[in-house]
Amino acid sequence: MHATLRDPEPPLTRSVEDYLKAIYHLSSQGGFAATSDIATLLEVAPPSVSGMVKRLSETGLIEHVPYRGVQLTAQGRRAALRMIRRHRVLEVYLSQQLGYDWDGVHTEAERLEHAVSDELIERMAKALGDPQYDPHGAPIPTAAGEIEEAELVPLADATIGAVIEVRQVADEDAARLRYLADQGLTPGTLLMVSERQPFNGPTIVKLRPSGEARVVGQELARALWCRVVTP
Amino acid sequence: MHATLRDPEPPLTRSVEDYLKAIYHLSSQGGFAATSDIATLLEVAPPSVSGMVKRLSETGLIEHVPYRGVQLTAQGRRAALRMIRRHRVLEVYLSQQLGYDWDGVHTEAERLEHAVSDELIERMAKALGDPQYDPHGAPIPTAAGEIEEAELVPLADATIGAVIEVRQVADEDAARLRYLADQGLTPGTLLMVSERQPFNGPTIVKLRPSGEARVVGQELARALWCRVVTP
DNA sequence: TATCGTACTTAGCGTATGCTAATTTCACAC
DNA sequence: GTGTGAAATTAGCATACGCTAAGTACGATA
Repeated sequence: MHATLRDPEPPLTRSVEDYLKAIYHLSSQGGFAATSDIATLLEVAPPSVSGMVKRLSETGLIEHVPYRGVQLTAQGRRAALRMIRRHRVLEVYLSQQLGYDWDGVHTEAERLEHAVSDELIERMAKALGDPQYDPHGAPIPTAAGEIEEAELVPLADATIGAVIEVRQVADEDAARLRYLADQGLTPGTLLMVSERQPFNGPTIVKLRPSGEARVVGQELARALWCRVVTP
Repeated sequence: MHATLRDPEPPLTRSVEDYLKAIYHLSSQGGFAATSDIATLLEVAPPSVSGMVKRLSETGLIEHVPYRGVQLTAQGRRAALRMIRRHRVLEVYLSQQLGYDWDGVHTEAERLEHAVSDELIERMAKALGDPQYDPHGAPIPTAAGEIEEAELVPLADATIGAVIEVRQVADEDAARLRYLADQGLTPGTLLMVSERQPFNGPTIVKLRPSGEARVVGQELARALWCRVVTP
């Protein structure tokens, strides 16, 4: 019997929760999250990250390979997914029940996710009919900690001629989200990739079914993750 | 021009907010809140209170008379009322919109009140039609910081023969709140005070209009604040 | 292979908040 | 007026988490 099974795990602090979420996001693709990337994401100095990394690996929430980076342990991943579920359920709730804009939910959810009880999250989820996706199209982990892993490509990499569905917007900047909403580029939208300018130029897409054209600059096209419908 | 008018007041910490609320409650009747009472209410050791009291009076949120106690300054009172508004709006929201019991809202609101934005509170209040009282009957301060000051007496002190209205339940213990709800002794209920046993014995009341009798022990009768309708 | 710059870590420090143990003050009883 | 006990405060310490400045390691490039 391991100690971890017996110990009544102390509640995580707000900071710890933020670090775990950041590490989850940074290591979801590749293997390791780099100290400096964590520092950038959380807007703290790199030495602060080194300090927290030491504490987190002592508590068994992450695995640290010095000078390489960190990865979540199973326990850390569970905790991170719990935070992500909270965040995304809150986002859906705020936008559907309290009239928040698509672009305004993030900041509010960011602070609430540390304070709500599991019970409240489940009540909100139930009131919403157990939503699968947040307002930006990101999948919501289940209460049991499972998350849909979709095969998505940034619009910037989609092949010309393909029909794709906007699935997820990897951006927290409210102004950009508002712009995308204005352009009609929200999760669920079907597009045909019509052309791409050279030298990292914009991608031109046609909305389905209206056929209206949209020119999407490289930066935004990197943040727009899509599911390929017809290659 | 005072510094306080220029300084972009730093956000208060969670602890500070809790102290201010505690001091507000303890000094609402008499003048000063005693160190030991604050310590008991917040479940911290008395020296911790002394330390915080020093910081709070340095920031101008409270007035400290050594060995006497503390009082809120105008600024501190504003901050406390803001927290109380948050707490009570949250309680109403949780009970009306998310199915929380009369007795279960307190704990959840206690943690959320530190995390929500003013905007969210106002959206919730609006969605509820700007409620005046929380589920325990306590008045909700306005966004501007005004609060209804009612003339209330504990049921234990009400005169025999008087007709009174249960107005507010000063108790955070869920089991007792549940019991009171079972007995039908919730805010708004009209009662006739029918008799009181000697030696701090129970008060016997008759519910209006049904006329059913209820025997209320001294402890509960101290927590049941009432408005006198007919003396 | 040597070096050099970037990234990372360590050292040392500050603040907020809690604690226990020791000391001081006050108010009331005699 | 004096003593005494409860209440309050001060002293000294611990932890979490942030910072800057200084040192170390690794990998790319000459």
